[in-house]
Amino acid sequence: MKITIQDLADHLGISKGTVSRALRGYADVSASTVERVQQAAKELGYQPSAVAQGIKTGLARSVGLILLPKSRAASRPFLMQFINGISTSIAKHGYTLTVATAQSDAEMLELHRDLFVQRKVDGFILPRTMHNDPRIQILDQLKAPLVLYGQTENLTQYSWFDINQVECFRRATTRLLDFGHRHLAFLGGDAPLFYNSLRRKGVEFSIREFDQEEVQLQVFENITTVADGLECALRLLQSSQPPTGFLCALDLSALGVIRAIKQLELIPGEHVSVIGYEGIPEGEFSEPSLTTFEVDQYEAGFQCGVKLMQLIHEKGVKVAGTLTMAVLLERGSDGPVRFNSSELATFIRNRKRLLSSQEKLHRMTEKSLRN
Amino acid sequence: MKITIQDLADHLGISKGTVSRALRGYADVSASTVERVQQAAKELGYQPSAVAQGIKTGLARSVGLILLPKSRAASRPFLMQFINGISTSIAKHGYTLTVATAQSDAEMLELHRDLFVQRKVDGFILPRTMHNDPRIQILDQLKAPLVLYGQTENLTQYSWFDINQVECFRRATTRLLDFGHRHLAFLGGDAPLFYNSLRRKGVEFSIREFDQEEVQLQVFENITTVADGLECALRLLQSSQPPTGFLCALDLSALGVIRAIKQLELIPGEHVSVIGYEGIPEGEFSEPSLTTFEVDQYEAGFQCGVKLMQLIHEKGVKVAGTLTMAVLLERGSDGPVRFNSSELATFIRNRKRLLSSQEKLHRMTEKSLRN
DNA sequence: AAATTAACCGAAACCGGTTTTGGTAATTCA
DNA sequence: TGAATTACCAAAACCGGTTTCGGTTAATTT
Repeated sequence: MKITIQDLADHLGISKGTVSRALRGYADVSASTVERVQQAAKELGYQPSAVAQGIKTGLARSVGLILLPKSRAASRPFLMQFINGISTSIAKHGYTLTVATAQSDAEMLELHRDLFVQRKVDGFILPRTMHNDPRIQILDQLKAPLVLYGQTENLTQYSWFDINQVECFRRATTRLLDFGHRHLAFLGGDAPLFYNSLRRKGVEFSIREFDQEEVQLQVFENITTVADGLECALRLLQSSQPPTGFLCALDLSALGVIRAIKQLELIPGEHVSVIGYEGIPEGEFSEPSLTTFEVDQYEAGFQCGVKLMQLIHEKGVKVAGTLTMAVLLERGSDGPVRFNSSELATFIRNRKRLLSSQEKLHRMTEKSLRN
Repeated sequence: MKITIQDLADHLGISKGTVSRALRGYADVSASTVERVQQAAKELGYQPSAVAQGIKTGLARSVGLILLPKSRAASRPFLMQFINGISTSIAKHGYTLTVATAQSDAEMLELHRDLFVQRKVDGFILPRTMHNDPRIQILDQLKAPLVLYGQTENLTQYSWFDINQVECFRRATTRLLDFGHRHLAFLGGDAPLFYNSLRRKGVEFSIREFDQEEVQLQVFENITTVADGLECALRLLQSSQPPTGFLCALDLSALGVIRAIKQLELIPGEHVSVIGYEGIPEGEFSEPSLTTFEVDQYEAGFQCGVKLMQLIHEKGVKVAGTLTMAVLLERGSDGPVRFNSSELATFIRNRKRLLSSQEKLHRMTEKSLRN
């Protein structure tokens, strides 16, 4: 059923070696023979088996991407476009993407090793880089080509791609400071991941540039979901010194903060400002829409793919990192400060008291309308 | 660097054939030799090259999943768990998942063919089945094993897995009818996909069972995003005969409907009921939370993987379909009818008129509070 | 015209495994 | 004790390609 190179050679009456050389573009095959072979290959629908090719070349023509679906809330939004970018760029080299999911950290490390030792992949893309990432240690031992999406320690030895998140959060923070906010909260994401330190560092940079004395910053970590952001913000806003500006490491938590603000009958972007990061689609539909940094995940995947192809194919190529910027989407969730922290606290307390009476009024209007 | 079977054989002083037979569990190898080989393999970290194995067995030990990221809004939510399910079930057979993305329909078909003739995959899982799915035609010609996630025409020839979506939407519709709703709208999803007909059929079944005369049903298609649902519902609700119950083929559009209801200052679940389908995480955080059918995408992927493994390994295995149910999550976005369609129309008109005066009141209260 | 050189292609080796074949030594049976 | 098994393993063939080697023929060069 499946046609092999021998079938094709027999059909043409030439040796399989010549067929192979013709298709691989060797110089010592006549133009006419090349023509005939290509023609026949097309007619018979012959395509060389990647498996058989791989045994001689030592390449599987596939790259690995291993995910931990456990942390699905945090990893879900960016994945599809990222995968698309990778597979598009590596497709140019005849490569495909092997995606595997591990149920635990230990299994994830094993999977990396096994996939490479079994020659199912020629290299890896490592998203969501961690501090002292254990994946890197394992792959280094095996001399497996790898590209990081994100940064980590001892970066000069590796190829990597990342957004300049320090700069993004420096800008976001300076933006809020320029708006007059003096009580800020940074809601960090997954603590073990390297991005978290970078984003926090950006916030701290900005505050140091400004005037440390004047500014109050509260820092939190592991705020990764809408629910986390909602809960954290509710608590902070009802404290005696509520922040008037929230810097969120993740859009998801920023959406939670917006929800908390609205739950307290405050207006996001007026009474309290929120800035997120990532640019997930939900942020556009939020009310108000979320001010955030939009990351081009497709491009990120694409560039990671390009770097990995270089690493695999161009012998002795120098490793290199690339840092790009995300685009600030100035939308509705932030703006000039209206109350300072103390004023805001008072306002929230009074608002609360008023809620019940307002509700009564509301019901009455409704009733009168119906009749 | 990478250790081969020959290295292992040399190290043990035996032939590579024996090593292979020992590791593959042949009977004609002494127990002690098997022991020694396994021991040495573990010590040296030997694992056979999947590529080299594949050439003899004819199997790549990988299955293909090809995606169209173009339609990302619709395909994004379910994917990660689905992929996880597939890869977990096939991992038991030493299989991995090859994910590729196509930029167009034509490219998608090519990709299926190429991946199979190049022996990069041994079979496919086809999600998002279409009417007269062209992927199936191509793969049939190649006699490529395939499993459908979803249904289509001439289903008896294939292995497939699906949720009983007809039954889900029959139940959802009956639920709204029992709640007293008589003006319903069905917001369908992607028209070319088979699921759309099934979900619509479920709605129509239920209405026919009930009493066709009494019930008004409006049907729409290609409502696939939050924005689509928002827009469609806004239009419908402001018409002269607004539906009091919305049946949405997709949670995303249902979330848009909820947003529309709130934009008109109505209360979802009280003034207007909405039921979705899929069970995406956002539905839980919506206010009110979305009544929907929760689909276990992990399980779906897992079962598709199991079926594909059977097809590939058990020769002459019978193809078979499996139909399971999704779980109805009774949450806050639906409930007993409060107004019939005409009353609702009047209510919405009056509400609109009142908005401006209410807003003034609101501002005044706020002002007085601040002073 | 003889000697090189170039063009072209078949034959064979090779990649790293699996599987078959065949042979030797040890064991069992008559 | 000799014959027939059995247990075990080395050697070789094979899978479907790629790449090297070497030889034949045609085209150049001297």
